[in-house]
Amino acid sequence: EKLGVEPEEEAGRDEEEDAAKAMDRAEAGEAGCSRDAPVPEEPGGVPWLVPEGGSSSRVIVHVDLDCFYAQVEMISNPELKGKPLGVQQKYLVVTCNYEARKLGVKKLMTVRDAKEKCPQLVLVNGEDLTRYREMSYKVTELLEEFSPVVERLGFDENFVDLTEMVEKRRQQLQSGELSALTVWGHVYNDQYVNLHDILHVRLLIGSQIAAEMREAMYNQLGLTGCAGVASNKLLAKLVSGVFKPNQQTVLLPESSQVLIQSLNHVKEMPGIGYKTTKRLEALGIRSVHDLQTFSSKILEKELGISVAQRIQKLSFGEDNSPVTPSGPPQSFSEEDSFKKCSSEVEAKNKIEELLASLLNRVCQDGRKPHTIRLIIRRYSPENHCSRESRQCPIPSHVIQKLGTGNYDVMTPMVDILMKLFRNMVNVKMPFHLTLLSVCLCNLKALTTAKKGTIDYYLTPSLSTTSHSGKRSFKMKDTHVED
DNA sequence: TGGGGTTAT
DNA sequence: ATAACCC
Repeated sequence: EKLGVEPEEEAGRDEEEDAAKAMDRAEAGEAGCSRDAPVPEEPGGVPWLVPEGGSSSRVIVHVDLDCFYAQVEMISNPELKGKPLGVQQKYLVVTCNYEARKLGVKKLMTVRDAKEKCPQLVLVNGEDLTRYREMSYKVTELLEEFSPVVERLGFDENFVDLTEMVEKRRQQLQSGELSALTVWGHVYNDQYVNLHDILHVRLLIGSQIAAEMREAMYNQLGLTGCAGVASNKLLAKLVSGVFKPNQQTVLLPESSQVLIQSLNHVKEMPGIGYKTTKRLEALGIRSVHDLQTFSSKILEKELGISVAQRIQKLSFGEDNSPVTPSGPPQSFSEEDSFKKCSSEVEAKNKIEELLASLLNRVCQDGRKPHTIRLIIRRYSPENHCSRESRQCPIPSHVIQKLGTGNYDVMTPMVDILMKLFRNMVNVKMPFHLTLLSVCLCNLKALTTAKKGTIDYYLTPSLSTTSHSGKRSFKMKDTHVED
C-alpha cells in the first residue's frame, strides 16, 4: 500500500549551492545566510520583500489529483487496482492509471490506438460523470475545512489561499520551533531554504499544510494527488506538476524565473489557450522569453489591452488573480455526442434523457434554475468545435413545481426545449447534428423574500430594477410561447 | 476528441 | 449568444 504522504526531503541539506542560485539571491538582495547562522527567535522581527507591485505576498496551494477518473473507478472496483486501466468516453480513452501510462497509453488517445499500444488495457466507460462529480465535491469540501477560500478548476484541481492560515501558524511558533522548521516534499530547483527569509518560512509552512491536505485526502477519501505551493495561482499550478504522481513541490521566489523558463512553448502557460497561441505564433512569439521581450504596444494592438497585459504578466510569472471561492455550481448541464442525429423525434428522445438526469441533479441541489438552454453541434467536416445555443426563462409555474415530485415537470420543459430546437434547426430541411446538450442555469436559492426585508432588495427578481425594464440580460433570451 | 465547467464581451 | 479559457 502506498502511504498518503511522506516528506520527500528535508530543508537545509548538505549540498553545495551552485553559482546560479547564489546569484539569484544576490540579485534579490539577500544576506546569504549559512545554516549555522542563528535563526531569529522573534517571528515578526525580520524584514521582508514585497514582490508584485506592492500587493502583499500570498501563499497559494494548487492540489491536483492523480488520474482522477481512473482513481474513482479503482475505488469503485478494487479488482482493477494493479491492472492497466483506461476510462473510455465514446471512442476516446480520456484518462488512464499509471500502469497504463507505463505501457504507452496517453490521455485522449483513441481506443484503437490505445488497444494497439497496450492489448491488455482494461477499459471502463466513463460517460456518466455522476460518481466523479460527487467525489470531486468531497475533495473540495475537505479542502474547505482547512480554509474556506477554495477555487475549483475542473473536477480534479483546486486552489486554496493559505495566506491567513500560514500567518496564524507562523505567529504561534514558539521560540526554537522556527529553526526546526522543515519542508514537506520537494523544493523546486533544489533551492536552498533560508529560515531568515520570512517568505521562505511562510512557504515552508504552506508545504506543511499541503502535506496535511494530501494526508487527509488519502485517509478520508482514499485519493492521491500532487500539490504545488507558491506565491500565486500560476506558479502554484506550474510547480504542482513538477514531481508526479502523488508528490508535492514548493517554489521559493528566487526560482520562479527558472520555472517559467522551463516551459518549452507559450501554449504550456495556463491562461494562453489554443486561439491565443495561434495569434502569438503569427507574431513570431513561441517561447516564454519571446513573449516577455515582445513590444507591449504591438501586443496590445494585436490582442486587445486586456489579454495582452494579462498574458505578458503571466510570462514573467506574475498573476494577481485572486483565489475565488467556487461555492455551489453556477450551472448544471448534460451532453451527449453521436455520429448522427437527423430527425426531430430522435432529437426529442435524446433531449428527454438529458433533461431527466438534470432534473434529478437540480432536485438534489435544492436551488431552482430560472433559465434553460439547448446547445447543438452541427456536422461539418472542417469547423468542428462550433456550437450554437438558444436559451429562455423557465416559466415561474414550472419552477415552483420543480422540487415537488408528483407534478410532471418533464412535459412542459421538453416542450420548451423542442421550441428552442426548432428555433435553431429548420426541421423541414435535412439536418445532421453530432451533439445535443441541455443546461439549467441562473440558479437561485428558494428564499421567501418578504417585502421590506434585506432579502427582498437583494433578490434580483424582486428588487426595484426588475420593475424598470432595464434588465438587459433578460432581453437576449429567446421568446417562447408558454 | 469527451463531458463537463467558468468568465468576458 | 458567442467566444475564449480551464480540466
